[in-house]
Order: sequence, then C-alpha cells, then structure tokens
Amino acid sequence: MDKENPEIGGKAENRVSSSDQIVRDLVRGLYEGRYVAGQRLAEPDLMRRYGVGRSTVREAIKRLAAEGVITVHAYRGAQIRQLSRTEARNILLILELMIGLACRLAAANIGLPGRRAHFDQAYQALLAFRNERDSYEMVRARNRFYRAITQIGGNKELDRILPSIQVHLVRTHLKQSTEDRFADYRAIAEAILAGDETGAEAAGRDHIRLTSQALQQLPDHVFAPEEQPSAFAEFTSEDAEDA
Amino acid sequence: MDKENPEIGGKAENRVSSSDQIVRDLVRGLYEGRYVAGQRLAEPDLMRRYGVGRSTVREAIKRLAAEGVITVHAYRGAQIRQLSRTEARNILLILELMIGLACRLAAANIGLPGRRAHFDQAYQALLAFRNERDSYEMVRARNRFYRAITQIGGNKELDRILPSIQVHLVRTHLKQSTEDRFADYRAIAEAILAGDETGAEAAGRDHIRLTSQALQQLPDHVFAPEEQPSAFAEFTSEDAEDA
DNA sequence: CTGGCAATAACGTCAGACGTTTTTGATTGA
DNA sequence: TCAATCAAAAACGTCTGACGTTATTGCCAG
Repeated sequence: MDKENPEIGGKAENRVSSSDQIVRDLVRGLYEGRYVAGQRLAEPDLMRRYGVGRSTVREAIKRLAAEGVITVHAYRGAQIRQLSRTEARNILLILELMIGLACRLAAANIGLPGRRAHFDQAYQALLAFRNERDSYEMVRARNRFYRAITQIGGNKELDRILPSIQVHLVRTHLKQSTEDRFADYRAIAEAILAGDETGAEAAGRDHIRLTSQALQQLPDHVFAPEEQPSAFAEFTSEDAEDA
Repeated sequence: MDKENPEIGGKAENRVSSSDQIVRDLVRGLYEGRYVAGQRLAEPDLMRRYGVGRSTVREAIKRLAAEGVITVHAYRGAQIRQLSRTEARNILLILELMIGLACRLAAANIGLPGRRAHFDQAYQALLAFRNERDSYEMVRARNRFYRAITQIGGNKELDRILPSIQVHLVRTHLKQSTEDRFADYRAIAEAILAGDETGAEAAGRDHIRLTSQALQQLPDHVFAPEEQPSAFAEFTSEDAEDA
C-alpha cells in the first residue's frame, strides 16, 4: 500500500479538486490585484474564466463564502467582501491575539531541531525586500515569514483559522499605506530567535496594533460604507445557526 | 423600495439555501448526538436523508469542510472531524483568547441601551439549568449565553470566526465530563455586568483554561489518535494556499 | 424625467451521465 | 485457513442540460 515515500507529512490528499484551484487562484488574485474588494463574481463568468462547470464554480463559491472571503446574497450572486472600517478594526483586534499567540508559540519551539534554520531563512528572505517593497514577491516573502512563525509554533489550528480572518482583505486595504514595518519584523524575529516567549507575543501584538492604527488613518473611500446596526434590534433572532 | 420594516438588522438574506439547512442540521445534530465525531458522510446517504439533490449536498459538504467541522479525503468522502488531544488543546488555546476578548468587549459595552437587559436575561436562563444539566436545552441556554456575550461585544467578526473553531467538537468531547462550571459563568457574568473589562477578560480566559484542563483529563479513547508529524518535514511545501 | 412593466440574465436546485478512484467481495494460490 | 489478487460495485469529481424563482435591465408611457 506504499510505493516508497508515502506522504511524510500526514495529509495524504494532495488532490487539488479543481474547485480548490479556483479558491486558490482567487485568493492569489486578490494579492495580485486581479480581483478587488467589492467585485462581483457571476457564475457564468467564472465558468468561462476557469473553464469548468457550474457545479465546480458553485462549490468554490461556497467555500470562499464560508471562509468569509466573499459574500453571497441569495439570487444576487457573490462578490468579494469589502470591509468597512469597523469590520477591519474588529478583525485586527482578533488578529492581534492570534499573531501574538503564534509568536509566543514560535519562541517556545524555536529550539526544536530544524526550526531555527527554517525561521532564519524565511526572515532573511523577507529582509531582502527591505528596499524593494510593494512588489508581489515581497508580499509572498512576508507571507512565508508569517507562515514560518505559525508552523514553528506548531498550532495547526492557527494555520487553519488565520486565512479565514480576511488577512487578505486587510492586506489589500493596506497596500495603500505600505510603509512596511521592517522594524516590527525585526523585533518579532529577534524575540523569537531568543526564545523570549513574552517578548515575542508582545512584539507580535504590537505589530498588529500598529498596522491597525495605520489602517484607521486611511481615507473613507477605501472602506465599504458602514452599515448601521439600526437599533440593536432583531434580538430574538434565536439560534441563528450554531455557536 | 421598502414596505414597512425592511430588515432592521442589515442582513437581508434570510433565505436559507437548503444547503445551509443541511449545515445547520448537521451542526445541531452534533449537539444532539445524532452525529458523532468520526462518522462518515456519504453523499447518497445525505441526499436521501435530506431529500435534496447531489449538488446541494456537495455544497453543504464544502461549506462544512471550510469551517473545519468535517474533513474530506479526495474520492473517499467526508467524515465528521475528530479531534486529537493535541488538536483539542490547540483549539482551546485559541478559544481562550477569543472568549477573553469577547468578555472584555461585552464588559465595555454593557452600558449601551438594551444590552444589560439582554445579557441578564440570557444569564438567568442559563442559571435555571443549574440543577438540571446535561440536557440539550441546557446546552442551548449556554450557547445563548455565549452568544449574548459576543453580540454585546459588538465584534461581528468574532461571531463569524467562533463557530469555525470547532467549539461544537470540543463540546461534544466535553459532554463526557460535564460538571458544568456555573462558578465560571457567574464570575464572567458579574464582571461583565460590573463593566469590569479586565476582570471579564480574565474570567473568560480562566473559564476556557479550566475547560481545557478538564478535557485533558479525559481518557485517550475519546480523542482521535495523534498523528505523528513525522519529522518537521515537507517544509518546502511552498505557498500551500494563501495566508 | 420618472414610474411601471415586460424581457432577460442569474441564481437555486434537480436529474442524469461519464470517467476516476476507492471499497468490497469473491476467487485463487500457498 | 489465510492472505494475496482481481473484478464488480459503490462513491466521488465534474459536466451538461433543464426548470422554476428572483433580480436586474431596458423600454414605454405618462
């Protein structure tokens, strides 16, 4: 039942179910600017663009919707989610905690075999972009940096949850004010490399907090309009689902 | 374009797209015990059970998979996710932060009009089950209690993320050791009602931490087998998706 | 220029089909 | 008897086509 090297990691399903490819490409497209927040996604459109059937498109849409990357209005199609200022702030509030945790865990595990080398490599790769920012390659290097942190931390759930926190969308917004915080990265990296759990957590949280502040200074037009909660009404909405 | 009371809340899509109903029922079924972790979900089965077409079933599956409630292995179908001890611990590590945040925000906003009454109502409803625990109704009351907290906190993203944190699955595990922590609930409620942000956050985090400890004391057989990470290998997995 | 109505385009869902992959069950050889 | 083997059956991934429902568009009249 094995040929030679049967999936060393544990996840055996490398099959990339077509619909997953759409999901992937769309998210990547967000980074690359091929898709922008608010853009409408019509099924016939996507069918043609990706050369797949409607079922496949719909599955991709459902997945993206569940991850919060897009929103679907019944009978009106899907569109890439656009964050309001409040939503962005709320997301970053959560992200702050998650990144803090990731950094702390990374610092705690940096001593395990292989980790230090892996992290250092990702960090150096990011540093290479110190003077050539804003490129798509730089974004990827930064993503790998983050990813290295969460991987070393070893909390796979973090990896699973983080993407669904609309980091993409926040980043998209942030592209406008990209004065990338290399000082932050340095503080995080040093704390992690020093195995300083508390320091790493603080550095990670600070980083997100600064990011949030920068984002709040962006002009209104980069955000979706704030939707009035009306009056704390519809409270008897009852068990809307699970939770 | 409005008749009289056009969706006061803001979310106008009350349409419950059939596949969402499946998602909902399945999650509810987890609480009720109609579904158990590890259970396999074959498409033809679900089609018959819910009387819907395959497309619908598949969309529900995709959604549940994106939320992490189930796992899909290509060509081998889906099954309800079963947490290993480590996964459960990792999830609770994250949940601790999120609940802490939710409690803090709730304490901060308890003064806004209507909030106090709403919260108190949910709290009292929960207290009613002090002596009649373990019932499904009690679980729902507890959920409403949690939900009241996050709603008052006002961070909608928290609401969106929390379900995808497998609270259900953790709870399912915990049903075995349900010595429900009413002392915790009381501490949380009092801190929130007092508007004590720091205290509420601490109470919320303590609650989850205690829960985690209780869960760690459960015997092995309630968890999925730990899967060996093999050797920190497959590191050049590259940009596996987004993040 | 605005309101109303019909035509059109999407969406939600179902049914059936086809190639691919896994699972199952029976057959066969040790 | 038991394990390896192989063919049949069951599921899965995806596509095409269809039908009723809902939004959106564009035209027409006022």
